[in-house]
Amino acid sequence: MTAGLRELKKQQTRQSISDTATRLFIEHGFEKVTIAEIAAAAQVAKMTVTNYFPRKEDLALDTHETFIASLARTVAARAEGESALAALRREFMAAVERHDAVTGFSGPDFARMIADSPTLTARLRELHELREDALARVLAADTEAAPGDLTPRAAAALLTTAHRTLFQQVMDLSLAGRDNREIAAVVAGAAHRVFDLLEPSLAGYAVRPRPS
Amino acid sequence: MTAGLRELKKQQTRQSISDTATRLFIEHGFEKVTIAEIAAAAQVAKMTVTNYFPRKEDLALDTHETFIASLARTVAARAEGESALAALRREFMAAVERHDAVTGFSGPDFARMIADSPTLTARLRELHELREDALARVLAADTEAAPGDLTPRAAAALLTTAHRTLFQQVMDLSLAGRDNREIAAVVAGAAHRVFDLLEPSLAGYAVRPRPS
DNA sequence: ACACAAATTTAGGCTCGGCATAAATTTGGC
DNA sequence: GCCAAATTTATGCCGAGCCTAAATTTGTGT
Repeated sequence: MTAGLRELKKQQTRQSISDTATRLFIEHGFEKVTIAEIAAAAQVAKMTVTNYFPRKEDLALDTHETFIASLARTVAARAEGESALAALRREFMAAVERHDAVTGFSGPDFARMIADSPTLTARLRELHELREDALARVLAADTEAAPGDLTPRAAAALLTTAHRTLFQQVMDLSLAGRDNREIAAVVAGAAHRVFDLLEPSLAGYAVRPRPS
Repeated sequence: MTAGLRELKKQQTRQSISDTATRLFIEHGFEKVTIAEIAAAAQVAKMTVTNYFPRKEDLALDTHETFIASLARTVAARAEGESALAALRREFMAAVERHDAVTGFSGPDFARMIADSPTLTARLRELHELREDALARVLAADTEAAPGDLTPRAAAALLTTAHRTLFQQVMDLSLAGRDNREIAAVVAGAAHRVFDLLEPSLAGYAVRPRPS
C-alpha cells in the first residue's frame, strides 16, 4: 500500500505547520507573523509552508471545507415535510444549545485574530459566499429549478444571510468577552427573531416532500 | 482662496492616473497590469499612484463612495407611507428601466475585468458589506431601534442581499454578452420575483410614518 | 541489503504590492 | 521675486507568492 508512511508523515508535517501557525497567530496576531517565522518555528523550509498552504489565510482557516459545506449538508439532510428554513433553524438552535461553536470556529482568541486582520476578514467573507453557492446548488437540484432560475440563488442568499447575521452576533459577543453561556442565551433569542422574520417569505420554500 | 490651481491640478492628476489605469486594466486585465506600468503610462512616479490610490483595487473601483451610500440614501429618501423594501424596489426598477448601470458599474468590459480578478471580486464583496452596514445604520436610526437590537442589521442584510443577487444577475448576463435591452428585460422579471419573495417578511418594516 | 525511481523537501532568486523616508520640485501668499 | 507649504519624486525595504533546480527521503523491485 502506498498509503503508508509517506502519507502519514505528510499529514504530520501539515498538522505541525498548522498548529505552529495557529499558536503564533493567536499569540502575536495574524498580520504580524511572517511565513518565514512560521517555517522557522515549525522547522521546515519556507517553501514547504507555501506548498501545504498556498495562501497565508489557509493557515488560520484550515477547516474551510467543513464550513462551506455545512448549510448545504443541513438542508440536504432535512426531514420529510421540513422546509430548508426550518432545517437550518433547527440545526442552528441545536448548535447554540450545545454551546458549541455555532460556527465551527470558537473562542474569543480566535474571533479576535480574525477581527484584527483585514486579510482574514476578507477570507471569511469569501467563505460565506462559497457557502452560499454550495447551498444554492443543493436548493436548485432539490427544487428542480430551471437552469436560469434565480430563485434558488436568491433563497440561498437569504438563508445564508440569516445565518451570517447571527454568526456575526456570536463573533461580536465573543469579542466583547461574554462567556459561552451568555452568548448562547442572547443569540438564541436573536435567532428566533431572525428566523421568524424570514418565516413568512420562506416557510413554503424547498419543503422536502413526504413519500405518498 | 486655497481652492485654486493647486487643488485643480491634484484632481487632474488623480483623474489622469485613474483613466490611464482603467484603460490598461480593460485592455490587459487587472492582475496583469503593474502599478509601475500605470505610473509610467500616466507619466508620474510610482509613489504618486500609491499616494492617490492606497490600494490597487481603488484604481479600478473608484466610485466606491457612491456605491456604498446608494441603498442607504434611497431608504433615507423614501416617501411617506413607503417601506424600505418598497423604496429599494422602486429605485431598482427605475434604474433597470433607464437601462443604466443598475450598479454604478457598467458594461461587459468592466464586468469582465472584475470577474477575472480575485482581488477585485474580493473588494466588491467588501463594498457590498460596507453598503449593508451603511443601510443598517439608516434603518437603526429611522426605526429608533435599541442599541443592541439585531433587527436593523438583519433587515439590512436581507435587503442588501436581494440587491446583490440581482446585481450578480446583471453581471452574469453582461458577461454572457447580452445587450442592455435584453438584460433589462430579464432582470426586471427576476427583480419582481425577488422583491415579491421578501414582501411577506418586510412589507411592514421601516415604513416611513405619514405626518398626522 | 541494495539500487533505482518517485515523491517530497529545500535553497535561492525573482516579481509585485505596499510602506517609509528624505530630497526635489512646484505652488500660493506676501 | 522670495519663502513656506504642499506635492511629487527617488530610493530602499519588507512580505507574500511563485518558479526552478538541487538535495533528500521514501517505496518498490531485485
